[in-house]
Amino acid sequence: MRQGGEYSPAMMSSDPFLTMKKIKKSNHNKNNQRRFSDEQIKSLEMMFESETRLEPRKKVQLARELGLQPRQVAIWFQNKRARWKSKQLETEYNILRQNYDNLASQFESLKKEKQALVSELQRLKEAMQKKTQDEERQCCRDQAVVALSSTDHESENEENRRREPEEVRPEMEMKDEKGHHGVMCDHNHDDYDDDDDGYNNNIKREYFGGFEEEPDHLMNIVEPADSCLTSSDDWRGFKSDTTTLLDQSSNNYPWWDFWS
DNA sequence: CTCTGCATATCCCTTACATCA
DNA sequence: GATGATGTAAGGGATATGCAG
Repeated sequence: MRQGGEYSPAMMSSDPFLTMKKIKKSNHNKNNQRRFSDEQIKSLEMMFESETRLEPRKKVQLARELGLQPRQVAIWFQNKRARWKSKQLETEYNILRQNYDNLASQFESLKKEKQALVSELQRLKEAMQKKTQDEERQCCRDQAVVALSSTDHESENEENRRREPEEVRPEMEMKDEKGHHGVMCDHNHDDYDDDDDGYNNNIKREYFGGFEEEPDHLMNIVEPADSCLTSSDDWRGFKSDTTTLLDQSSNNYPWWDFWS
């Protein structure tokens, strides 16, 4: 059974090697029909779908049915396996590439989020510092006023105090905008806290006015978070391994661009 | 049982050619 | 019509496996 005049009878010698030599010498096919016919391809494809390797007996049988040499069928299967493998590799590559793209996108989002948090943290630190300085300055002014008053009008003040005992001295009591009370100042005495951070708790209270409890838990979070996020040393676990690598890659030579 | 040479199959890379844009 | 890219049948070397001697 011969299909579409693929090879002349003279080429279909019993010696496959002689046949191949003749085919090659004669430009594969004098009718310029080097390829197998559609029907031959269809049969070969169908067989390949059921088994990618042919048993010798099936190979001979299929070759007889298609009017081909068993060697031609074997070579077709061999080439088909190579094409199939190449296609598989391409598919797997596309899947991996997609996964990589997704991860890279997630990484970029997290990087931006981290940057925003670091900026916010910096802003809060600066605000807190400014507030502390303002309050210290106000305290000094209040102390000066109190000292002057006590020197020049001590007796008068004593009299006033006797006269208006319920009146609150405005310079010694502060009320914040939320109505929280707090006695400010005086580094020489009671308001200066003794805990290890040397930080004035009233200032903390004032700053975190809305909190009922000591906001130490916040400070504990803020400080390490700050150092962790801003110090390249502490951040190195991630930064040196991943960020740096990727940053370097993106700045100098994006290795993934190799594939594109 | 082990070794050796041969035949065969398969993989992998390459070549030659047809086809198409 | 020339040309480069691509697909495909086949060549050929390297290697694995099975078998007889």
